[in-house]
Amino acid sequence: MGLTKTEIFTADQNKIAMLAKAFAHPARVAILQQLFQANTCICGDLVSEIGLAQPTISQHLKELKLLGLIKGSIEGTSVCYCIDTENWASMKSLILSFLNQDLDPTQDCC
Amino acid sequence: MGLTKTEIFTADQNKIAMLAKAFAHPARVAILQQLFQANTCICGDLVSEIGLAQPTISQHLKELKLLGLIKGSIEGTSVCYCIDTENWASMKSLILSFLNQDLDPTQDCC
DNA sequence: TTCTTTCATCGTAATATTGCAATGAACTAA
DNA sequence: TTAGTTCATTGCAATATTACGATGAAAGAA
Repeated sequence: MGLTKTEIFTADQNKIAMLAKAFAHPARVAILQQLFQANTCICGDLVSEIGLAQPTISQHLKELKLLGLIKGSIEGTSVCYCIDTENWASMKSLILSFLNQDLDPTQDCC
Repeated sequence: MGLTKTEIFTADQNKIAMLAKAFAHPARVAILQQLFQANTCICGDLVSEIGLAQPTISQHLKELKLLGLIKGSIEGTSVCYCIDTENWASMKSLILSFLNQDLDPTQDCC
């Protein structure tokens, strides 16, 4: 049906899944890498450095903004996007707690 | 169009995105958590502990297996699923290298 | 004012994902 | 053999995602 049954999962499980979607598409990975590395974070620069149309980049930026991972500020006619370092850090710690799970050592299966 | 333009991204960007999809759905997060914690990893147990139909769980297991993050072994009529610790570790290091990026300190924008 | 630049939004088309009933395959038990 | 158990696969319906052309809004330049 294409509709995720969020009701049956824990808040943590849903949050991990939501945040993971941020980098579950190469365009958003590329955008985030650019924002970390670039000397500039103007929307137009992202459009020209990544090979997607401007509305497509705008849409990905919107999703990242909705998740709180980036923020944008208007500079004249252009818009400057940046990593929201606080939210990035809390996202990172949630994902890390998931990735760093250890296997039960008493267990010996498969 | 619903079709991701993988050609225009780097191999790393595509790989990060692909692997992130593994935990970009709460059902797969729940499955992976179960496999880490449970004393058993029988498919049928996952079905009963997570509230989704058996074909749905089977489908998520298939995706995780395709990504190499889990492996399954047949035990009579049932199937035992486990974390593939080697692949999990290499996935983790790739995701970590992405999450641990540092902002250019000389940069002061937004 | 008018024109241009920059970006967001709208609308739309196409593909992807999610979920499950029905069915099938493989093994066990009787 | 027949029946039951367990799980994978098929087929389908519905929602989600991706991508972009066209358009609109806002600011600056002429």
